[in-house]
Amino acid sequence: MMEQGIAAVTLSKIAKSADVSSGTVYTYFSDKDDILREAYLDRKAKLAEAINAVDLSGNPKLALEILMDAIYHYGKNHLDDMLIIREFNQSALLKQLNISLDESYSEFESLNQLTNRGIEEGVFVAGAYPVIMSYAYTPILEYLIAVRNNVLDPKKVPFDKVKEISLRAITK
Amino acid sequence: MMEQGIAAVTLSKIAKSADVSSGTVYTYFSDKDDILREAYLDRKAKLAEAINAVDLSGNPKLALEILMDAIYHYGKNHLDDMLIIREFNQSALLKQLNISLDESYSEFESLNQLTNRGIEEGVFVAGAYPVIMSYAYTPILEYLIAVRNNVLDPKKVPFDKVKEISLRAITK
Amino acid sequence: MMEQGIAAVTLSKIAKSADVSSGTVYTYFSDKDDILREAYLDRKAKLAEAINAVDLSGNPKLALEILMDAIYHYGKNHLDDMLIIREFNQSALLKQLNISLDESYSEFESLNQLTNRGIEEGVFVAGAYPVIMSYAYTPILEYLIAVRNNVLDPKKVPFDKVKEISLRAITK
Amino acid sequence: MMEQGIAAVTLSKIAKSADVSSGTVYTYFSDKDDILREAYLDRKAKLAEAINAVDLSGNPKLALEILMDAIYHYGKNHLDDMLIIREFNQSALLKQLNISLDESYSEFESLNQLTNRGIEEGVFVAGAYPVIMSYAYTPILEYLIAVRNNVLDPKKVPFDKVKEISLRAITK
DNA sequence: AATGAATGAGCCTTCATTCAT
DNA sequence: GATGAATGAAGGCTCATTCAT
Repeated sequence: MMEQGIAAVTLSKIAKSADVSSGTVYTYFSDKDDILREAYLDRKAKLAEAINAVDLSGNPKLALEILMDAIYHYGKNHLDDMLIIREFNQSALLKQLNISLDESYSEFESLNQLTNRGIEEGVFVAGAYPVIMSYAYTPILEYLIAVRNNVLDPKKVPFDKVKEISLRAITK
Repeated sequence: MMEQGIAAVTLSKIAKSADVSSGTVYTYFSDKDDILREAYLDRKAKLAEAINAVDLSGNPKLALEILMDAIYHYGKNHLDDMLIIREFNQSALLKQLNISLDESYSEFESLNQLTNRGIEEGVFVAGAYPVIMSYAYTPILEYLIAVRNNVLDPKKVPFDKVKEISLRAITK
Repeated sequence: MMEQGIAAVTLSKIAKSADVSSGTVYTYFSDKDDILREAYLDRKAKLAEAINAVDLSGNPKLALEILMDAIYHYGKNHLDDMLIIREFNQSALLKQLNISLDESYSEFESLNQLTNRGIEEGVFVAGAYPVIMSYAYTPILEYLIAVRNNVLDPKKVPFDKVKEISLRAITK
Repeated sequence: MMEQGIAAVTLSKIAKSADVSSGTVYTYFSDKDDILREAYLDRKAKLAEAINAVDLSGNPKLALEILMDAIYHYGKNHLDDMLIIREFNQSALLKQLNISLDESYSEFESLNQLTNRGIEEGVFVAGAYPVIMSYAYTPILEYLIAVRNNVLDPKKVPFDKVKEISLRAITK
């Protein structure tokens, strides 16, 4: 998936990389779509798990910082997963795989709740609620990609800088 | 492309939707890849044109606002184009179509320049330069999508709100 | 035809190399097969003309020598034509082009007649009549090819050597 | 191949005549070119085997006779193979199939060696060496074709006649 | 008479899926 | 359960041929 994109994924490649015959795959999955769906949901579940492990009960501002840290640390080890999740979310695959959009963004449930609470408590900027996530999640991804591609030196620009910008955006 | 994703694009579908035989397509394009490339570059050129038409010479903060407005207004009429551009940029297609990454992000050239100038003049936050775009462009896209999907009422949350948040993020 | 074989000949290539549109070709030829047929018959007619220009009325042995000379000299200037004629003769194209085998070997009519006369006069070896041509024609072709490919130095092995061998074969 | 020429060979025809689906062919061959290559090399290997089985160590003149006999007997049972080999050798296919010319004429290796030896021992006519094969191999093919087409009665003109002529040509 | 865009049959090839072993 | 040969629909592409201009 990472090297050539999701579209290049082939059942026989999957079987080969799993050291299994192509027929065997059908013992565990009903479909090629089923495999993709599971692959996607599995990655998303792991990301969600990492995100949801964080305790977000305290001060919203602080909680957001902790959450962004969690996402950042997860991405340092699983950037590919995050990129694949994004590719799925933005392609027409979810529709084809019969995955509802609700389900598709479920990993950000806690982020949503935190956002809601922050708005209620008057700490976060009100209004553009569904857009807020794009200030808190996407920049992390872009930061990680930039670092990986060597267009950003993490020593000169630590991740804290990103958090700072995002917080300034979201906080009242 | 919009309905079923770029991967589902088929030459015979193209031909049929153009009310033309499959062979005719090859009078105008050398390849299926050629069609995709042209479709992508054409959309990007139009987006770039809309973006570059804006005069960004004045105060960086004001210029950024004007630029975001331009992008927003373009997106209101051509959201599909922008989504397709995003899908291309994030899939493995660019590599396959022999489109350099430089070329691929060229539509944001003026945004980059503005960002640079803003940083130099001490108006924009320094440091996370490659990430800044994700604060100025992605939120617009997310706002437009949210409005289209009826999860955001533009009367209650006008686009100015998004600009305000982005500006707060980027401005010192 | 020479560079990539008869199979690679395409109507549009023909049209292009004739500086004419593909449609125009159909004003002069009814078919692609018609073009091939004409191309073949034309080359064969020219070869036949060169062969038949020779006076074969005298002593059969001497006449054969003169004939081989004529073929050799023709081949020095038109080896490609001879190779194409051979490719046609040995492929299934003649059948497809509705060219009878009789017609196909007509260029060797005078050679046949000479052979017959030589046998009657008791100068040529009797018997394997249809095979005799392969002793008088094929070696010339092979000689010309070998010289062209630089595997035979014509200064060391003049064409007379080939004639000598062929004559020894055919003459009693 | 025999009925309509190599150019008319189609993957679906191959599959149909093998009572197999088109996809199955690709389990055993990587390519259509691969099929043609294998078909050609296989036929050539068998012809070479038949030729190389002959003991050519004795008197060159006698050895040549034995060799021609071997080729003749092989051709009686496999004339089609020999014709296909010839069609390959003279078409542009070898280049396309990435078969070197060296490899392509390897079946005549023993004939070449015999020729060399015969020349060294002063038994065969020197000089036109690359052409000699056309006196020893081509006539056999032409004889077999003539017999098959009923333009030559093998009872009236036995193969020995051909050998006799060829030997007279090649022998000093 | 010339043009060349348009046509569509037919080619090679890939790949998800099935099923006898 | 596992295997992998077999299947065949579907895709991209070529090219001889037609026909409005």
